[in-house]
Amino acid sequence: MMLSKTYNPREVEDKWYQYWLDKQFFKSTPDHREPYTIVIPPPNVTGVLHMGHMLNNTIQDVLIRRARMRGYNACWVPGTDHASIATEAKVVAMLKEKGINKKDITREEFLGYAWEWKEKYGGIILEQLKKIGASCDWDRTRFTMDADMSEAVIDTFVHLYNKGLIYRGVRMVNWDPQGKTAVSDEEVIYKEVNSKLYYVKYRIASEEENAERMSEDWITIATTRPETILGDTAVCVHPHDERYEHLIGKNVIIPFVNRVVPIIADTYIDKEFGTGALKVTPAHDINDYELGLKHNLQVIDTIDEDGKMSPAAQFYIGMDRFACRKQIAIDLEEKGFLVKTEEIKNKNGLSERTNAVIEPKLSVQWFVNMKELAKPALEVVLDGEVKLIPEKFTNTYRHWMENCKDWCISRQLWWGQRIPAWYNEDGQFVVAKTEAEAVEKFKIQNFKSNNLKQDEDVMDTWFSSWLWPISVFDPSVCKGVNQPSNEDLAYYYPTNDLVTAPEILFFWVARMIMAGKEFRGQVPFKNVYLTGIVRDKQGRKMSKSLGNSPDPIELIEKFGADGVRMGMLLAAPAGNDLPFDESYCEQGRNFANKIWNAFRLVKGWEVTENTAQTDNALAIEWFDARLNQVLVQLEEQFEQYRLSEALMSVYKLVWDDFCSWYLEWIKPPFGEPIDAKTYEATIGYFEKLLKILHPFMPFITEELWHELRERTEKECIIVANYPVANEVNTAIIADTNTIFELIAQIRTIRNTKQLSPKEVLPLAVKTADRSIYERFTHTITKLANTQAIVFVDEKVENAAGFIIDKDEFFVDLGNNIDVAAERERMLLELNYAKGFLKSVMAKLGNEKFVANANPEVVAAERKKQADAEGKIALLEQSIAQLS
RNA sequence: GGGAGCUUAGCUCAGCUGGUUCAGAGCACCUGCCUUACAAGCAGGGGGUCACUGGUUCGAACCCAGUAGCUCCCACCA
Repeated sequence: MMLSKTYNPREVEDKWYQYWLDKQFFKSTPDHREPYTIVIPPPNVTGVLHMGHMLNNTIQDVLIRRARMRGYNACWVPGTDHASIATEAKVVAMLKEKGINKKDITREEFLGYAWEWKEKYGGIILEQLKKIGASCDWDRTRFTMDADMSEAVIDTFVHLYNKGLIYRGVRMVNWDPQGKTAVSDEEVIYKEVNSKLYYVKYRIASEEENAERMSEDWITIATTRPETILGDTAVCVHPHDERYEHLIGKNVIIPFVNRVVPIIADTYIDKEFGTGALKVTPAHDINDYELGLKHNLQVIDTIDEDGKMSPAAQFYIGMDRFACRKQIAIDLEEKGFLVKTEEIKNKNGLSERTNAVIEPKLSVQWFVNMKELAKPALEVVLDGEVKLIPEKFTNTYRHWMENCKDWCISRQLWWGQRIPAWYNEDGQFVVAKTEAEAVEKFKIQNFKSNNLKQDEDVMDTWFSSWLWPISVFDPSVCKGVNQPSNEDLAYYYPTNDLVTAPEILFFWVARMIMAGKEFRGQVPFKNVYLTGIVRDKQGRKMSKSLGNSPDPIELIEKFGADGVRMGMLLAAPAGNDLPFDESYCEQGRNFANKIWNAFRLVKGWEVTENTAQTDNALAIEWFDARLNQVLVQLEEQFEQYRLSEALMSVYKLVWDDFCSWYLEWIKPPFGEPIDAKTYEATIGYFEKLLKILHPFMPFITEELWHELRERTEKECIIVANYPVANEVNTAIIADTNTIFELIAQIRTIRNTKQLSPKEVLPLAVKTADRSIYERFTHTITKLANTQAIVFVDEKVENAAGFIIDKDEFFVDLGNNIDVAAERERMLLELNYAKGFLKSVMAKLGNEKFVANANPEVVAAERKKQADAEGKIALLEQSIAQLS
């Protein structure tokens, strides 16, 4: 049969993925086995696959495939997130292209368009996941706005509200006066701009303050927003500012409006900035708002939702805030209040959508009280019930959980679960799952219940995705604690591992833990593997706007899914950022090719029962030991989630140990058959290697698995048993290492003397114990291409030589030896050995070392001394004889 | 401003309890090879003041303190 010289991924990937699907290998239903469960971090429903997904889902697939092979009932639940902000923005943009403005259509119409959009684009990312080999149970695919998933969110809201953990409150939001909507913090872009800093003086009110008897004292504040002066309700200074200490507690008079407001003190103030005195406008600045809360200040909202001055401002009513800024500066100057202006640089928050300057604005929002929910969620991480990997994130997690503010869950959007609160005409409200229930509740409270209106806002997307690990199995249990659950939830929950990006540790991970404890009384997962962020070569985050993100699907076409998977994993230790470069995928592709060619070699052999095994038996014994050694190592590496290290271990085992050593060792001369025993063993090893490779490179391994032997329909590697480590034969490994070193030394001589690999070299050995060389004699002559070994009692004159342990080796090259160079080399080696001995003696000569160090360490040093002395003696002899 | 972390070879990173796995791996690089599985390959090789300065110790890449540079998260500059 003719096999291509290179591995061709395209021919095998789709074929096997479809095969796995057809045979339902990804499917999981509860049974007697122990479950191993992962829920996918649901990607944005309208999203397309990017490198972050690629990394994330490759890791999940490695874990799930390994678990499946190890006999667990592996269940990976896929799905998508409705992502209210992002999706709504996309739908709005799509409508705009059609010439439709969101403001001109009803909520129902808009949602119609949104669902249409979702149906059209919602499946893309999941289809892409199949291309990378993700072995999800697709029958379990979930969407956070599936009817029952949404119902769970509503139930959750009602439950928490009834428990007193959800409340309505005033909060400062980022108001976009152009879009006339609140935007999230993530949608505000801070941009440095040149601004003017206005120094304005306020008159200090006299003691028995009245307008007639004006004091002549002033305090000067500095502001970039003089138009908000009309809403000032205090002036604030630092409590230890000598310039102002005497003024604390007095009052000042706000220009124009002549409002009398207090001078308060707070350490929030930066004494160095401006004059060290701050005007406080609680309605239009987030910090001022906090100050207002702390010091009980009046809140005067002077700017309306269009960004124009409101009636409460008293002056400039209806004027745009920026026009007002210019005008008030002129007027302040005219009236003598303006001291000076300065040019400064500061940051402006701009709306990502409209580019309008964000106006901090107070509004009524819904909140979740985090105190009670955070406490158990912190405890389970601190006591290790939930493990964060890498561990360093525990500190960050703790800091956040101890200081977390209440969670604002209302969003001024339409795409999402609508807040189940109903209002009557008087502004009274109840929270209820349905309108009918709301009517009942109004009646109980004796409120008017006609003409009820539901709250216009929807809930934060995280308020649905925090239920994900529960609701994908049983959405009906989110009404409260200890609800009876279905079989799935009982079996799969808590899940095992969660794989996600550290950026959403707080947004999502922490909240899932809270929800898990609140609604199930149990954590949602045992381990959280936090991946790094995929960056480009220059260390920049990959982003659409930069255009620096390669398309994973294109990469797969170029390097094969296995190659890209391997490329992602190679350089991605947990929690470390991954500066991505295509060359990693190239390395992955090359590796796939290497495996392919090893297969071609083995497959091409003719097998015979009539040939003796010679020292192939040694090769088998050795490789078996190495394999066991690596299996033990893999166990540890997976235990610690060191996936890139695990992959590297397998990589080296396959490339170096199996291909470079083992196969070369047993490879029959061209045209000759291989003995059946060795062949069988080799196929067995190949199978084991494919198995441990399979979680990383699912496609090529499945392909070769079937090429290696005849299999029945369901005998696939995806469900084969993962190899178990046996006891490691360390003796054979040690002996073989000596032989390998010997071979390498001969190859080095060959290389430095520029001799062809085809030239057969003589080899003489001076040793006290011939047994090992006799045992490996075939191995040596074959792999180093030497004549039969000659044992000598005397040094071979004028031969190239080297020393391993106490044994001396000679390669007689006839005239082809440069005595001077040889001497030079030996002198160098001698020098090194002497230096080494010196450092060892320094240690041993140190009484404190001998007295304090562990006995084993001292013994080890003594052995070093003996070895070094032996080597020095040998070298000196050799040098003396080289003349 | 608050918090967390990083700095080891050209690049990406290991180095776990201070001492033979102590200075490592992969890639890149250099030299020689189209050797009958693979040039996407084979064989060999070079390369590091472990950021800097002190301290603890018989002994420090590792522990402690300080300095410099970098990254991330949160809060944001009136």
